[in-house]
Amino acid sequence: MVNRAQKTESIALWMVEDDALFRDGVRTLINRTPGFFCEHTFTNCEDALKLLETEDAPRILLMDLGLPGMSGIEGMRRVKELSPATDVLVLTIYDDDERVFEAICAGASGYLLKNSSGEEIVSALSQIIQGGAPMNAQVARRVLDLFSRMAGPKGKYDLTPREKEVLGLLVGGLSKRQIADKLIVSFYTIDTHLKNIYEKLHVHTRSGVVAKALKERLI
Amino acid sequence: MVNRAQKTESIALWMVEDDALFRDGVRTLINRTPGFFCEHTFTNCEDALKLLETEDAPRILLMDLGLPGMSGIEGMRRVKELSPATDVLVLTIYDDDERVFEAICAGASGYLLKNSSGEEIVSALSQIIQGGAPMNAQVARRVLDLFSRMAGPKGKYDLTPREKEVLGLLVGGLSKRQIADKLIVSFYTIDTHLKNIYEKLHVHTRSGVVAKALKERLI
DNA sequence: TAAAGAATACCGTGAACGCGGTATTGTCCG
DNA sequence: CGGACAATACCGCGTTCACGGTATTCTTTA
Repeated sequence: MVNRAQKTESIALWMVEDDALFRDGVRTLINRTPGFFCEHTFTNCEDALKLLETEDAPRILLMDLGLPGMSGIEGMRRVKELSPATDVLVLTIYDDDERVFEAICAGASGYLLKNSSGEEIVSALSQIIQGGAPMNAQVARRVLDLFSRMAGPKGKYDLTPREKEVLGLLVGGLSKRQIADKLIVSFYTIDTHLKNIYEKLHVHTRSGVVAKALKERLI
Repeated sequence: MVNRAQKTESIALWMVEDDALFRDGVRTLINRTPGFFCEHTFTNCEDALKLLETEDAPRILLMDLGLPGMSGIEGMRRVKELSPATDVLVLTIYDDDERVFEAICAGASGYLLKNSSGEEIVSALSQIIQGGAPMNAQVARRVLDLFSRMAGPKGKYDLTPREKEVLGLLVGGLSKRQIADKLIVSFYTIDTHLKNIYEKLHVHTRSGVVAKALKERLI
């Protein structure tokens, strides 16, 4: 059990983890660490969410991903909805692109693998409190790769400044007429610009332009 | 100087860094570390790129960002073009969104701040060799935030499965006729679906739909 | 100075779109 | 059982688009 002094001065953690062995190991580790205490543990997200309705949210939530019932990702999403200030530290065996991506999008503040040492886990908690995002280096590499792939190849099509301007308005949803009015030029001028843009981007429709511009961040 | 044994067995690093004090400090640190040696140092990207034309690329490149002449980001881009296998470790004082974002998109394999300890730098080199991406925890948090912001708010418009299907084809650039043919339904059916999609997304044009779908990742 | 590129402007035609209607069928849920 | 919703289908009208031309003016660059 946890004494009163710890409760008032220490940082509260909750943990969702279905593996009893791992759960108890981490709880013991945390409760031996000054400044932190493990307030509740759960074997599934549903129970944690239920308690969140009546109790104050913890500062940090340790979250497994492979869980019975609601997935850790979905659980994280709901927790962050109810308590955006809670930092969720993912602690899992999975490090595939899909899971890492989803976890980050769901608002994870860190991502450790279960092969992490006790030291690493404790250090991760401090880093989270300091506004950092502790990540397994392999996971971090995945994140960077995903990121740069997502940011894409930023195609180079040698659009002129004016063409980029027109492109921007096009993506904004304006018609040729509206673009012409906004730039105070003739309708026909915009028509010509569009023809040139289409040719440069190798597309034949407005939607094609918009898709390409957004996918390749041309604007 | 570096002896032959080190040269053949150790991992070669190059460094671009205009601050002489910091440069020499890190070089000494690396050359004292078994398994690594600092083969060349440069005060600007141009010199490094020139040498890259005639010499083998290093396994790791330590790159400053605030440099005279070509920026570290641009330099990194060019290095990665010439030698994609080279891992670039950014070592800088800047940790703003813009710079972090650009560095990742340019293909950085790690991002440390200059207040890192010697230990951290050396450990980062090992992590890079092991396929990890060493990152300052603050920077990592920035990356996660950027990432999840970029992934966006994933708007909820209650599109039906069929509507999502049509939306996908629409974004792919197909006309109503083509979508109808592909889904083996009447042109009019697609016309109706489109009307409903327009209403749900509050847009009035194909381009508007494409823009919204891509920006909010509806597909 | 000549060539190249950027920005501007005009026209006509056939195709595609946006949107106002209306209507039938099937399924799921209260 | 009956309403809600999804998916299907049809029609017409006015607007907008895509694209084929051609052409002038002004920089920039070779």
